[in-house]
Amino acid sequence: MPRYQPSRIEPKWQAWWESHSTFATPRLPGARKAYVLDMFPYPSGDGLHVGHPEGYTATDIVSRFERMQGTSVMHPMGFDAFGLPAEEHAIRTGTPPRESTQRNIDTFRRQLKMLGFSYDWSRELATTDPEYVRWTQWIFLVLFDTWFDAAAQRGRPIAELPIPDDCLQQGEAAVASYRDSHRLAYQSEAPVNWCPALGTVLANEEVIGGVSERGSHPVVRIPLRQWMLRITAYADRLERELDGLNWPASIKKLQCDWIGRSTGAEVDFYIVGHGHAKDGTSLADAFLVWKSARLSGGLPAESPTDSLRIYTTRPDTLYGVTYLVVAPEHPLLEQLTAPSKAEAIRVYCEAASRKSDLDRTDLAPEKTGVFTGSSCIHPLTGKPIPVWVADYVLATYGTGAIMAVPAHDQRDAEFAEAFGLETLTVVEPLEPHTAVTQAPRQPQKLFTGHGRSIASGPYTGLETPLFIERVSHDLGAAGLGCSAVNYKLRDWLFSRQRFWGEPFPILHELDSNGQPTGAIRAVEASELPVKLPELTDFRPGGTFEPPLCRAGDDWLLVTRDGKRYRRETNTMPQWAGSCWYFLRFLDPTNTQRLVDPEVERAWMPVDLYVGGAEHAVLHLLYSRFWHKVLFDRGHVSQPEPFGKLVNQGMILGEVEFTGYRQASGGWVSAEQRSDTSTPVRLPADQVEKQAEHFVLRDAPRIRVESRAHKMSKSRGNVVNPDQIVQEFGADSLRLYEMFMGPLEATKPWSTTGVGGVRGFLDRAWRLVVDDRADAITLADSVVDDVPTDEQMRELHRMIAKVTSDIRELSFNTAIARMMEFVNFCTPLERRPRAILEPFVTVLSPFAPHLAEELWEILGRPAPVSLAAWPAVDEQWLRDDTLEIPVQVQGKLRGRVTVAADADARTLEAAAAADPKVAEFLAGKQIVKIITVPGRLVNFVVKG
RNA sequence: GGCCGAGUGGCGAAACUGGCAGACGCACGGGACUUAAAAUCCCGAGGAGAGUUAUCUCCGUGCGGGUUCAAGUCCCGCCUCGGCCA
Repeated sequence: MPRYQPSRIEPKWQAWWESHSTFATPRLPGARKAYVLDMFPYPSGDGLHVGHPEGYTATDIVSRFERMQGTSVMHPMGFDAFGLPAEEHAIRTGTPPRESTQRNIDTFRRQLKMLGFSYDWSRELATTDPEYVRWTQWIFLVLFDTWFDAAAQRGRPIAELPIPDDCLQQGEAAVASYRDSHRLAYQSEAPVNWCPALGTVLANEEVIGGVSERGSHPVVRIPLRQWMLRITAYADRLERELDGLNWPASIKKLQCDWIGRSTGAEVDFYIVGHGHAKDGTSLADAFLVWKSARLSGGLPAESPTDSLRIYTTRPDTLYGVTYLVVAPEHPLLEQLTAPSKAEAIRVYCEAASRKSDLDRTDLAPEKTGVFTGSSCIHPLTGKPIPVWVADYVLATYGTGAIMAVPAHDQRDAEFAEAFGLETLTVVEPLEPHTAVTQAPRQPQKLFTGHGRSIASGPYTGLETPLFIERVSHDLGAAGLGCSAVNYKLRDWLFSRQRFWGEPFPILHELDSNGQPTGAIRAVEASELPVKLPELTDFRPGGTFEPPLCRAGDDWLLVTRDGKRYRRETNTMPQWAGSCWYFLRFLDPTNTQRLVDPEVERAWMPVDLYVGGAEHAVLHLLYSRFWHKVLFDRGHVSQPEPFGKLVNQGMILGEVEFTGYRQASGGWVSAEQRSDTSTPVRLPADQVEKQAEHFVLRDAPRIRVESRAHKMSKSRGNVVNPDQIVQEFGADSLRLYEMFMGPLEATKPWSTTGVGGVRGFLDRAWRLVVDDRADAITLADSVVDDVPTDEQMRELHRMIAKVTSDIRELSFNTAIARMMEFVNFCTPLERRPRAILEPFVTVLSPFAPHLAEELWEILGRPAPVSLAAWPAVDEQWLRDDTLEIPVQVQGKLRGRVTVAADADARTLEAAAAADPKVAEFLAGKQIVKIITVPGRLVNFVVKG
């Protein structure tokens, strides 16, 4: 019985493609190229998830379609294989991470091949390959060798960095240190998120609600020497250059918000020393002296110690300042602290150091803070303003100090409320509600919008934008402040204290006692890669010492040019490898360069990049940053790596019905459940739909929750692709994932739905194959007849629709159209080859194994995967006659069949002649006739 | 709390720049084939009502308004769910 047997034909064609290198990509593309890229997976121990093949099938369809159109297609796959999960697993089981990673990659590769994706496997790479690590480290050296020229807005070689004269005079060490402080990759001693359980620091975005994203372990803030990447230098370009990209607007907006550009002003407030009166000058005189020095000298570039520099986005509220706040980590805090407050402030700062930024800035909890005992003089009013320390101000944002305007800022208002501080209203809405003038004035009322200023000295009456412009200008002229731009984006914390990552190609110089001198040097590019040492114990240290510290001296210590060095023992974060993998795919075996410039120019940028929205911000931002640096330094030809980006939606588990039982055992309606109700999963035959909701069949008053949940091991609703392939075949899995709904949508899984598309493939099989014969033979119904006009119309309409749908990534409707075509062909007793063969070619990107098999059975030379895509013949898309709906008063009352090119008059006449329409028009006065030729007729009547 | 997205049959969904709502599929019901079942093939189906049948009428795209000859689609105001950020 030659039924359709995926388990037989799928491995057969996978082997065929492999042995014939069907999908090998040439080094350089021909006339048209398409670089179609998936976000490469992290090869977890659980193997492929049904979410993976969703995006992969979409790109595979596009790749196969483009190839059949004669386009040169780059469609590679690889593995993002460094990272914490493998390492955690390694620690638990005692297997070296390289071994378990290799096993996981093997599983992933097997599963991906099982699905028949047309990757050029000769380009496969893993970020953990030493040859790949070599170039990741090489790019790090480029970052290390680059400074950002703000005036030119681009990265330049560090050798071109202008060195100030005073620095030159201090000698070589000073120059080296100056350079080090301007590199895009630099070291910094900064408060970081230290996770004791994981034994590493984490980036801000890896800490969620005070615990680690991975494993939910507590995180504390401690200062540690770390490697940072100066991504903030590129903030402006990363924001601006989003413009030209064909990305979803929502993703662009996410990136913009993440970069968080804001404009405002920096303003200096003169500090009143607490031991001030000592030298006899009065405060007022001292302030005037300071002011005149500023008028002549201008605003110092670096924040001086005699004044407190604040950043505000609303300089128009300067006259509403009632106190200043510095972050607990602010460098001037000690100077500002009055002796009587010292102990309270020390305690406060210590408590703050244990909180995450999120805990500190979250709007919900009570504001905390301590008065420093000091004041500063308002630069415009000359009035003393008290200075507080509070943890709702972050040291890393702006200048780490703010001016508080409780009348016009939410957080300031809460703080002022908590500590009974004064509130001054200086902005009024442009259109004050008339009712308000009647009622007593409410100066306490918070107004955060733009408006017109009041009680603001010479600026009174100005609208917000103009005020900002004027006051920024005036402050600048007086040397008291300047316009400033700020970003929420911070520099990228780039080092981890873990084993399973790329080692930094950096050496720390040692003095004769074996102590670091502070001088660093890069490993020569020719010596790369710096390989990970063989360690038997790769657990995190328990101290702040990374595991690489336990490497032997033969790894750790090196001598260069007669000097002794110790290797950097931090490793790079998982993001590193994924920042540039799309470049390496183009030239994966190049030993001389990261990528041959000729090849890079020919293939880049990526034409279609498909992946999950969870990478909307970080991966895409980091990749763009690296790419821009490589671009500035002349290593790549494009400023942006990814032209078109699409996010596939999440696949949820099967829809579940959940009822809730009370503690007493009785059912409780879903909307009335409480924390004490226990969820009970119900089979579908125990529930029914009643109006808007599902209810229990036996107790219709009890509502039941109906919802699909995210797939998770704990919920037990994870669908395993291996099982689906075993039961239905890879083509069915591919087709089902595309048929579920739009690519971008979140969709619930349904295994019976897979059976549905399998039925379609079975019918397609039977169009061609005699399923009652003993051997595989062409069905008798397949004949060499010339197709009828109707058959040609069906065929060409189907091809046209599938073609345009693939271009729009609208795979679900393309499949529906192919189903209609098969439904059309099934009852035919004589099925012309001339319509079956084009159908098989069109089917092949979706169900490639079945298509190859049918192609072979039809007697055509393999592979159909490289056959020409059938051309659409326009003549079959045109209709001779059309059925046009006729409406009266906008309601459908009849249909008339007219010539396709009938003009409005003919159409109206035909419509009015329709008996049913005439009935509705009888006795009415026709006011107007709306006619859209080829579309509809609508009679507007009266009476 | 902010931003983004989505609400259409029992279910997944379709509907191009406003123009026949529900294509296609699942589940369901009926029939053919069969000793029987499976498989396969054919037919039916948004809801309500009227009628002997053909058929006809009304209602219907989360809710309330609006624009328009015409609204799932556009505008205003809400509700619910999901995602991301805080």
